[in-house]
Amino acid sequence: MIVKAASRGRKRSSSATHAVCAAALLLARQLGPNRVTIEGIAAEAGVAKTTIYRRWPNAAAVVMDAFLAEIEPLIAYRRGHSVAETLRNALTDFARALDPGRRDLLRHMIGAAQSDPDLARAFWDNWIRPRREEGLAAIEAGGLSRDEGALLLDLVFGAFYYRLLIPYAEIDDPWIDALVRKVCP
Amino acid sequence: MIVKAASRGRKRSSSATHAVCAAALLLARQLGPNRVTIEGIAAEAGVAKTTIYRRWPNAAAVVMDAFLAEIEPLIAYRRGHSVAETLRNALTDFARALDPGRRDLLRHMIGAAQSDPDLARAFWDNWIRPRREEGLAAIEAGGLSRDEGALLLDLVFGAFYYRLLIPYAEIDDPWIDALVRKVCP
Amino acid sequence: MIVKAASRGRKRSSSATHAVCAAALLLARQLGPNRVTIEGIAAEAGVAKTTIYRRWPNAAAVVMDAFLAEIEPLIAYRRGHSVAETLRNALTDFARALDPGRRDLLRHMIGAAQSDPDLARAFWDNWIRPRREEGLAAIEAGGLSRDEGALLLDLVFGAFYYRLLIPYAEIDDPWIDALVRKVCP
Amino acid sequence: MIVKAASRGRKRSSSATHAVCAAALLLARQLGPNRVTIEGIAAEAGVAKTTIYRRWPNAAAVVMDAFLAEIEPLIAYRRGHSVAETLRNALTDFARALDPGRRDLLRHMIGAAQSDPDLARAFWDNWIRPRREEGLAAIEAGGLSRDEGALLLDLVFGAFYYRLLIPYAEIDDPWIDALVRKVCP
DNA sequence: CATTAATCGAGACGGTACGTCCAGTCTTTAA
DNA sequence: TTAAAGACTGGACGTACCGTCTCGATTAATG
Repeated sequence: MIVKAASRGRKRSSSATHAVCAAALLLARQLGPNRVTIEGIAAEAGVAKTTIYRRWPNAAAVVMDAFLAEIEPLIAYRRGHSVAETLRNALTDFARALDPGRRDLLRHMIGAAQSDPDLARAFWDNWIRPRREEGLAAIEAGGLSRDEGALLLDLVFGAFYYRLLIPYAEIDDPWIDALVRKVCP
Repeated sequence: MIVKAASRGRKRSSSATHAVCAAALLLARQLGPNRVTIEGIAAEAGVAKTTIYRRWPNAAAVVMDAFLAEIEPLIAYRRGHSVAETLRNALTDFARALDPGRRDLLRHMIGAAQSDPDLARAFWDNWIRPRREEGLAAIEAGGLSRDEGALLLDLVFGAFYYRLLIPYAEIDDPWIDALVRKVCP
Repeated sequence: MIVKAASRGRKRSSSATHAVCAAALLLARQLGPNRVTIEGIAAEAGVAKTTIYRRWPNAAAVVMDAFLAEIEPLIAYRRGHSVAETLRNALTDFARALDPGRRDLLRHMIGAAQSDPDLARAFWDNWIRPRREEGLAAIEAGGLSRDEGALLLDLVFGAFYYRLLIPYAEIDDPWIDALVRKVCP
Repeated sequence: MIVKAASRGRKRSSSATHAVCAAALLLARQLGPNRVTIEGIAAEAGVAKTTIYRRWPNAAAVVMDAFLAEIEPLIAYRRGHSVAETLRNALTDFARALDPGRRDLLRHMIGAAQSDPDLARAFWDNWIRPRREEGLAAIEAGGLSRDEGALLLDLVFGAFYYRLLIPYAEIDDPWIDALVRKVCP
């Protein structure tokens, strides 16, 4: 998370924090993620701008936090009988979790991270890395080496994000299946 | 390209167009691509804002045009004796063309395209698609089907862009080699 | 005046200027002069903030300009048969021109000038000095020396402003009469 | 003074009070009196904002208190052999007590009082009135009526403050001398 | 001697306004 | 018509302070 911390003095209002995150998500869906502004969030959440700036550095960080909090619980690795099955599960579960709104949000988060190192770091630490670690563990449990696993993940998740960001075609089950079969002979 | 056209009356000053592109690239390198503004370009290029708006819809489009004009000639497919060699050539040439400045620029263009459909279209039409077509042709010449080729490109270029955007690790020759060997047995 | 000037490009809208001054005076009367803000003026005048900032450096300068434009025509020296009569005329005319609203405005302008040199200069150049020059000329026409005239003006206008700023008592005709008789024997 | 009082419970820390006044004066000199803020004083004095608000209503009041406490002891009426001499003493002593820093402070206090009735009252009660009473007493002791004395004080102190606030010229001994001679024939 | 009321520091809170940047449009003069 | 110059409306920025409000910790007189 990006939220800053504090200790002495008056406690931070957690209701304000929640209101801000909720407002950020709402606006991201309503207006598109790149039209979310601090002033808009503040108005929607019934909170002062300063209260937001005290916790997050900019609007994209708020949206990132809200997005991560929302999506994190939705995805968990379902290990299969084989490495191929585990990969297939991960990809299809991921694809299903991404309704169009979340898909836009995710595309935008990655986009914003390209010009904001803090955001990039947050994204990597809170989204990519933990899922990658889980994936590597699952693959190692299937009997492959860690390097081999990294290569597999690069290939299939690379292709997945590629289609996510440069949308020349759909992400569907047959395509996922072909991907997995190609790299797990 | 994104540049709009015109015909009657005074001819458009092509020196102005070039000055604008040069200024856009300069500012993109100096300030980072996302801090390039129309006003900044206008001032740097010694040109009026209206002159820019007459040609491009927004600052990102200028940078995109300038970037594509700069990078396009740098990359051409070198076909090899086999599909694997062709892929390897394409990836290593690409990696070499991306000095850190251009790499940032490219990352940022992709990022910006995530929240600007026009930009996304321009990027797809002028950068991704032609290169993809070239790649497919090369693979078909190597005896594989078009669908098979599409899958190969998704996998290796997916992985490539994945590492480009989410930079947990370097893009180097051994890694490229491992990628290609994995998908071209 | 404090308004800045320009020449090439689009002409400055004089209707905007007038609307801003009118709004400034209105708000100064409604809320008290020190609660006039740029944002308030902009809203009241139906004008963008930038349009105001392009012409004036801050809210006090707008109010100053508006105040001077309003009050300047109201006061003109009426020369009398004697120096004493001229002074008395000047003071009573001044007192009558200051309805409570304008009196507050004047007090506030002087107050604000104490912590803003530009404002002080504008006040001196556009209000105090021209009136002082007129007064000196009238007194010289009455046969006194310039130095003598300066001393007279210091004394009677000093007393006048003193009572204006530190309001322990009223400014009325008998008091003015006593002042003048004291210094013009 | 403006300081509020209290009785039961923990005693107010007088060291805090002093620290606040000292900080207020320091900042008034360093930044100019109108840029003194409660937050600035609190930080400079190492004191919580609430501690200041418990005693004073706003920043100007703190500065006023600090200023009065500093300047009050510096000026005491020196009665002369004549009314003229007494006036001359008062004016020259006053002029001498006003080094440039204090002069700015005094100008600013008067300025601030123009848009803050409480401040105006405090200024009048603690600075102007006591000194005026002393002056009237001295003049009465010289054999003049109270009304006559009031007129004299209006004239000479009026002129004095006039030059203080609208600084077109210096306040020096010859000018003071001329003033006094003009009104005390 | 415990209670209790006031004070202290720290700092979060809802607000207002600031002055700036930039967007995209419009107007003016010159070429 | 296009170009440059620059004014226009407007949205949002991030900051500075305001005055108020919790907090938990002291500090003293009172019961």
